[in-house]
Amino acid sequence: MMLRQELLAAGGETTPIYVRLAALLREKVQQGEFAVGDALPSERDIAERMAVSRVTVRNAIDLLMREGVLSRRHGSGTYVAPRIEQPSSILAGFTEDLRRRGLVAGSVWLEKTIDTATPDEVIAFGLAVTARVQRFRRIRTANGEPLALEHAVVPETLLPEHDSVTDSLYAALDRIGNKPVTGLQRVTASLATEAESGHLGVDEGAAVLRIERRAYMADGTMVELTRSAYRGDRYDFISELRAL
Amino acid sequence: MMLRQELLAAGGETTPIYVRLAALLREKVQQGEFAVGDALPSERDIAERMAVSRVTVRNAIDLLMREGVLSRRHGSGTYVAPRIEQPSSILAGFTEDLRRRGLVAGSVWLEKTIDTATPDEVIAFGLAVTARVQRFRRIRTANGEPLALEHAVVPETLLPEHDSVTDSLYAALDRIGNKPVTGLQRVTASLATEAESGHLGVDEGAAVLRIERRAYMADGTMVELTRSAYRGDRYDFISELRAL
DNA sequence: AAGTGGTCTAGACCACTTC
DNA sequence: AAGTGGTCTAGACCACTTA
Repeated sequence: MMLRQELLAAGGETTPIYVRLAALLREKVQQGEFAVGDALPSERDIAERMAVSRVTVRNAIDLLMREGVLSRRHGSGTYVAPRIEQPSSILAGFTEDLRRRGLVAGSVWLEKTIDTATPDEVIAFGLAVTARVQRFRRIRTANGEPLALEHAVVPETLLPEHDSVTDSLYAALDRIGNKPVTGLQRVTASLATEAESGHLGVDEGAAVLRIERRAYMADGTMVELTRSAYRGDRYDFISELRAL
Repeated sequence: MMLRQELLAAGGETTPIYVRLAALLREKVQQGEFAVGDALPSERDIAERMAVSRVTVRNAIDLLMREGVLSRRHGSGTYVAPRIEQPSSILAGFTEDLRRRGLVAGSVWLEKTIDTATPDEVIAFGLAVTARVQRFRRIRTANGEPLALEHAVVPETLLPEHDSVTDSLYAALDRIGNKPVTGLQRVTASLATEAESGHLGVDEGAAVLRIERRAYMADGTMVELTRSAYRGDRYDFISELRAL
């Protein structure tokens, strides 16, 4: 069953219809109403039943395809995709990364301040030495369990109000039009320090995955420098490789 | 300049217009006709000049956004995205990876055999339970110093002679036309086991970066399953990220 | 206020799969 | 032959950026 009413209820008034429709379909897949390998109703069917245009249905399905939830076969139908590990070489904040893994992201704040930039931050961002930055330090949780220690830094000029960051930094950046579009990430392995082990709930000397990320806006401006330490026993980083 | 004629010439008759338009725009960006940071003509402009609908223009731009060539800013324009140097999200074997880092790769062989596939290898490759595989186990060195412990597995059907592998597995696969073109890589952090620590020259319990790679040929056949343990103090994995 | 991208509609025809 | 996704058109209004 799928009703127009469910669609309208699925989001705020300003949420685009295709996003709401995608949310509705995603939910039905997750709840098992459409099983893996099943065909969805045809695009024309969905369009008629939900009283939207076929283009809107396609936009919704496009979204879910990019998320890896659905797959289309020309002339045949649209199917629920087998759950394949999503390469995380897409640029996503912690919140979205975890949503893709089927987990709920949370935060325990340790610091949320405006601070003068450290020397290496000045260099990384290309700032004036007197420049100030927003500093966000928190324990990131997955389904309530500590997963990572995160320290994100954004120049004050690109994110003036830190109150806007409640849970997702990327959502806040998106709202003011400073969303990053590309990034570079360096992954290393090392051992948890004493302070880290306390926050992450692991022994001192446990394996952690250290990730340093630099994210850039469309015009090449660097927006974000984030250094994180992930629990080695609970997190992996999957990336897609291509031959030249 | 941009002409309808260029568009029609850009591909075979059956090639969709939006694909041809994307190819045309990609070319202009590569040739520097649109420089990095520049705004493209507006979607309406392009649509009118090329005598196509705006939806078609958007489809073309969507394609190029997914390739990382362009990026859009709502209310502002469509821009040429900053080019980010492609780091190690390219599929390369150990030898080439190190060459790119300015190091010389070497090997200390531990095992080079034809063996029956283990159960998880049977599943991973989709082989018959009686199938045999080439098994390559070695200590990989960088400028003579131990860097990683590597265990590569290739189905015998795809690499009949193991003598052909002297130093670079990828070079050997290339010679018989079974070169991988895409791969999936999973990176985790953990601690060195006793056996590993001996081979790598580190203490037991030192941090190691574990990398599991699955590489595929153009037709989707999986060629290689390699599990490696890299010294955490000497190796990092850098990847490029892109927004959807 | 003008121009841009973001969303949406109601149709149409084509290419492909399935029966 | 019927049904599916793939492409395309010509318009419309909204949200946002820029000046």
